[in-house]
Amino acid sequence: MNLPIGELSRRTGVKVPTIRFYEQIGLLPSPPRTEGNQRRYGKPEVERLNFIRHSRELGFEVEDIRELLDMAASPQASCHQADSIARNHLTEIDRRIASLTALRGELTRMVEECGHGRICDCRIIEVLADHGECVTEHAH
Amino acid sequence: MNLPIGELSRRTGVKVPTIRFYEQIGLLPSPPRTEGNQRRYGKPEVERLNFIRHSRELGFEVEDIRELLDMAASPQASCHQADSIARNHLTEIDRRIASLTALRGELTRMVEECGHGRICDCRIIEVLADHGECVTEHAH
DNA sequence: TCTTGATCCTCTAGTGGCTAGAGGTCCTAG
DNA sequence: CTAGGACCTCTAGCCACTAGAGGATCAAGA
Repeated sequence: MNLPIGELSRRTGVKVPTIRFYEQIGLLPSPPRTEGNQRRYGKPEVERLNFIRHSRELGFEVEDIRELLDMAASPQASCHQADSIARNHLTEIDRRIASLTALRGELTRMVEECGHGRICDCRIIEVLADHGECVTEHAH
Repeated sequence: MNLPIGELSRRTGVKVPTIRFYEQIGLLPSPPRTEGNQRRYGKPEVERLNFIRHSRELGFEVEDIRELLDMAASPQASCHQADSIARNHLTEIDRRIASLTALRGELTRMVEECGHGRICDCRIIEVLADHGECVTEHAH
């Protein structure tokens, strides 16, 4: 367990420059280096990076992840805060799904109505030009 | 119809700095100016900007919009290209919805399993730390 | 031991789509 | 003629990376 950055990358699915970026913004602690100044990682880093990656995949922002990591590091505290981060996030996800679904409907209609003729008859262009007011506010 | 930028903004719902930004990246042509160097817009700009806004609301990227605008400007051409831009976009939307739905499931489970006790019992941290491999690739 | 080439290093700049702010000019109503 | 709101340009910042230059290091084979 004395992994160079490329191996850490392979094991976690996080790209090498991204790992260095996470270190730079303080999400991942600076690891020890070899004599030749290369980073060497251990098991805790693999786990932490997996946590980060998974959180990102779930759509958490870096600031959220920072909070979650801090909480994880102090198991005395109540998990009420983690719970509320997740709940807020859930609400946001629902909003996004709803918005994307509405959008999907509109796009589908557009595509289906496209007669594959000339632009002047094309519903896609028409819809985009005309519907000045009819779409609800957009996600994120 | 000799609108200052603020009035164009009010009529289209696009913020003033954003209008200037669109001009800068060539999405909106540079309008004529007053003697005092202030922009004055006409009806075509209102329409073009509405087209842009609506397209953005539907999630099209600026490059897509550029193409769509070019197509709209040549009504002789076939709308095959517009169709394919819209279809690609639809595919992407579907991917995002699927990913968000999966994510929603996992978050819901996390929140439900959280016993509101101490962090050490809190599944939120655990789930995010452990499930290294179980989420499919993430949207854009 | 030497060489090769893959991997590593730092640093800067770019991405998309805006948004914010500084510091100044113009326009219009009273 | 003046006040203050709207306008101007310019630069920098946001988020979460990504790309590339230009060079150093490491490990395996000859």
